[in-house]
Amino acid sequence: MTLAEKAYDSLRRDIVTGQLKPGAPLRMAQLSQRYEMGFSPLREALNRLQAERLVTSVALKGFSVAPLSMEEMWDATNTRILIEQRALRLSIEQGGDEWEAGIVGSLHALLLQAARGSATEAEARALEARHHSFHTALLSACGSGWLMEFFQRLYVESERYRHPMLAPAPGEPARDVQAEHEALARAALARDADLAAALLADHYRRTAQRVERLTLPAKGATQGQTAQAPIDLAPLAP
Amino acid sequence: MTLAEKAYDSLRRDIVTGQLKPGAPLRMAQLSQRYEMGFSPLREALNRLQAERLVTSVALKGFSVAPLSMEEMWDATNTRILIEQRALRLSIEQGGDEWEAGIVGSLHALLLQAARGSATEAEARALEARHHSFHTALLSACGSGWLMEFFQRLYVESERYRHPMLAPAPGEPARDVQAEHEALARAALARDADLAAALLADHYRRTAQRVERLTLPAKGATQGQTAQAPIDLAPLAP
DNA sequence: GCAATACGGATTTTCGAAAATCCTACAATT
DNA sequence: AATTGTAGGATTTTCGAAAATCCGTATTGC
Repeated sequence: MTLAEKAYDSLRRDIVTGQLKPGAPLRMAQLSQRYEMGFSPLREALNRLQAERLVTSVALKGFSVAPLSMEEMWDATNTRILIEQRALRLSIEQGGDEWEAGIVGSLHALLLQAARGSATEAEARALEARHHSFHTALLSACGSGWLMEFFQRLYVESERYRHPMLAPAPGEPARDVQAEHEALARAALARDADLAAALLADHYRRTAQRVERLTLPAKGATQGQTAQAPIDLAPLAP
Repeated sequence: MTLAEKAYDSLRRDIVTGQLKPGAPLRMAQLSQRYEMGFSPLREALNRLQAERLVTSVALKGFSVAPLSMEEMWDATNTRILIEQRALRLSIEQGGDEWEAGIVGSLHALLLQAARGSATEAEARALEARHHSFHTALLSACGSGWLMEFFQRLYVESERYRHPMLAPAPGEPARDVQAEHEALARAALARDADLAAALLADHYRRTAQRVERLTLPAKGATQGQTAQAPIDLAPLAP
């Protein structure tokens, strides 16, 4: 693995998990120190991330973490539903044994990890990985590279919004996310496309609403501050 | 404009127009000579293009132009229809005077340029630019940054397939593309969402079918050759 | 004869410094 | 007092060479 790839992975993770906050400027000198490498691999990674809209850049003024906003979150959510409903219907039409096995297997792994909890950092990461695998498995038989690419793009985007929200919320009603995953898998395996599509949309809208409720109260929250200080929740833009 | 941006624009144009052929390896030394700049700005541009799937890269083996294929073209076409139908319906719902004016204006400009022909290189480029403007104007009131981004991605992809096909084909029935554009604009301005969506899908399917007919005969066509030689039509992968 | 290995050239990747550009603060002029 | 001009420092961008890696060829060993 080249340094540029390491830089890409590290930056991507730190942006998605919010360790680099939305709007924060990314100075080459700081990044070079933080990730212990020269400018070249960093610039390459930043350019890739810019093309994926995870960072923004202005001509001779450098890079910064792409900002977040409620409007953007709803846009991403709605677009996600459009893309994934289509991919799900195609998968339900075309999926074979391998597809079904992938769903059953990844759901099982997801439920195991969920039961195990997500207290530690490592556990949270494992849960996130299995969540991603499950949703990928659901759509994997759609046969469309473009749908899958857009799905991945929007999945990462949603991760940015979901991450601050991992800890159980104070005044929030508990939500059994894994039950939703199970119902979704069941509908898909039963080849009930309409039901599965509806459950999928519900699943995402519910998540978005939760993010909205947990974010708006903490309104005066951060944006555009230095990349120095790590780990602070709910850094949403106005 | 920085050198890296120049590199990005040049490479993008040369890939889209087929001057750099699908599958062709992109050697740093050659590119450095061709575009008269050092490695750094080129690598940055290549990394951005890689994130946009216009070039591919393997870890220590460098970059190459992303290949084309019939399957991929149909995938892009179908995904395009999904994205753009949604964006078009949203625009028809929400578009105001400004939106209508944009459509009328860009259609007029497109028709003017089309009447003028596309014999020379410059004319062909102008026509392409106005074509792009028209389709962008149609969707511009959708209010979704994500839909617009995916639209742009797929537009560029389709350009790669359309470009070899600019010259009037030998055994092909003539096609009045501009009439299709006019009908599409009319339906949009009349706020007839169903008709407009149907016309849009037809428009793209027709184009795809034409590409398919013009490409398959020339089957044994090129792939994976050097980036040296420029300008050769129909470089489609099997 | 065949496989494994070592060599040499070609290529990519990375570094560190030089060049270009931008932003801020301060001074000078109207 | 307000505006324009200008130096200084900080930052990005670019270059050119060094380091690391890969690929094809030839050579060695069995």
